[in-house]
Amino acid sequence: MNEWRLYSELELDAVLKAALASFVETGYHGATVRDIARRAGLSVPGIYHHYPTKQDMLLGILDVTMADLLARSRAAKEQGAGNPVRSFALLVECMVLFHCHRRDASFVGSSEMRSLEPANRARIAALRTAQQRLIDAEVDEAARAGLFKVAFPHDAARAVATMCIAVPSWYRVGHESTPEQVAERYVEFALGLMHYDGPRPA
Amino acid sequence: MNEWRLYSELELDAVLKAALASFVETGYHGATVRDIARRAGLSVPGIYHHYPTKQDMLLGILDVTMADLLARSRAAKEQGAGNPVRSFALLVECMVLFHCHRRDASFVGSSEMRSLEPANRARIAALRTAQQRLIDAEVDEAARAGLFKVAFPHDAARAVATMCIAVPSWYRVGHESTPEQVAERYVEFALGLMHYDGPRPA
DNA sequence: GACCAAACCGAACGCTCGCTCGGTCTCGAT
DNA sequence: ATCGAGACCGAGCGAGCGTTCGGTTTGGTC
Repeated sequence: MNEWRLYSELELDAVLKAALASFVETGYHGATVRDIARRAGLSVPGIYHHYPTKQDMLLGILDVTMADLLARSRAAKEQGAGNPVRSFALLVECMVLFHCHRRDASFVGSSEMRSLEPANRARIAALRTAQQRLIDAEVDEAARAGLFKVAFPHDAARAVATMCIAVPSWYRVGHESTPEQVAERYVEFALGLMHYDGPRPA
Repeated sequence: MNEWRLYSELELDAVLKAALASFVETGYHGATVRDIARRAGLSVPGIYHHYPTKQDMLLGILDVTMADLLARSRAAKEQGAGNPVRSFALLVECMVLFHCHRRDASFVGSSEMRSLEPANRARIAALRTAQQRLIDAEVDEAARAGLFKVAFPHDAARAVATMCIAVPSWYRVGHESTPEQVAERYVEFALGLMHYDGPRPA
């Protein structure tokens, strides 16, 4: 199953699409409801008919985004079929593809966590932790099996994750490389970082 | 010379120190001049006696921070004495130490670039580019010499830089590991990522 | 003791913010 | 033909924003 590799446009309604564009450009605090309304082709009250507060727009974007990432990551991991090196490689590929194809949403997800009210932040942070644990589990297993020879596998897993999360900070649509090329290179980087010197998993 | 490894508190005046704390907590747009004044123990006009606008406070912080990082990086690179692998390792160590010890300033530097007005952003971006070129030069040389076997050295160099820049997003003072421990691990990660399998440079 | 620049402040200006009030319009169900 | 719910808007509220005005205080110089 390759469904986790396939990307069509993110399913956001017109309001959240406008809010996302505004958040990317000026950040949550810098974005104004008037600007969001203008981008959505609505009046300000028109926006409030769909979402009760600006905070709920950010929350809505992050909810959809994190659910999408987590679902794809679980599918990618499954495909590794118990081979931890292969599962790890697929997870890295999945994360990079996601952060390229869902660039704007991913960017907001990493830069605007602090703009969430505490209760909302806790909910989204839990999803992010679950995502990190998917990676940690495969790294731990590969390290225990002696396949990943890096001295601090847990720190290395975090380093790999942050490297993937940072992709939206430099990748733009129309970049010289395709998301698939970037993903393949990052898998190579990640396996090297883990000091894995076996064959490249299929 | 080890001066680039030694850290005392960042030389910011009381106003910039307060502004930095406020920017870290709520971001540039979320920070208010009244909050900065309160943290600095001044009135609002007292703040404006020292800096003409809020924008100039952000600019002042980033100027000092980037100058500090660049100076330390050049010193670290020098110490490699023409050995590109060693220079690269020292540069990674330098970046990680900096991003741990100057956590708040580094964090603002990477998250608030977009809050700078275009002219200011261009100036700071030039410093950041110079920093990246220091790393690129060593990676290129090590790759040409066949020491770094990674297929895309330029992309790998960027991946290493982003991994270091992301350190402030998870490192807190009082973390279980010291900055020196984190730096050493990251050097190991970075050399692995480059597919370097020679001896660890001194 | 007179003077001055630097350091600072209380009050408030003009503006924009997130958000709301009191409606109108559209359209499918009855 | 009527109704009602959902979708939407012009106007504007109170609050808080960055910034400024017109001062006073402080500390060093002659």
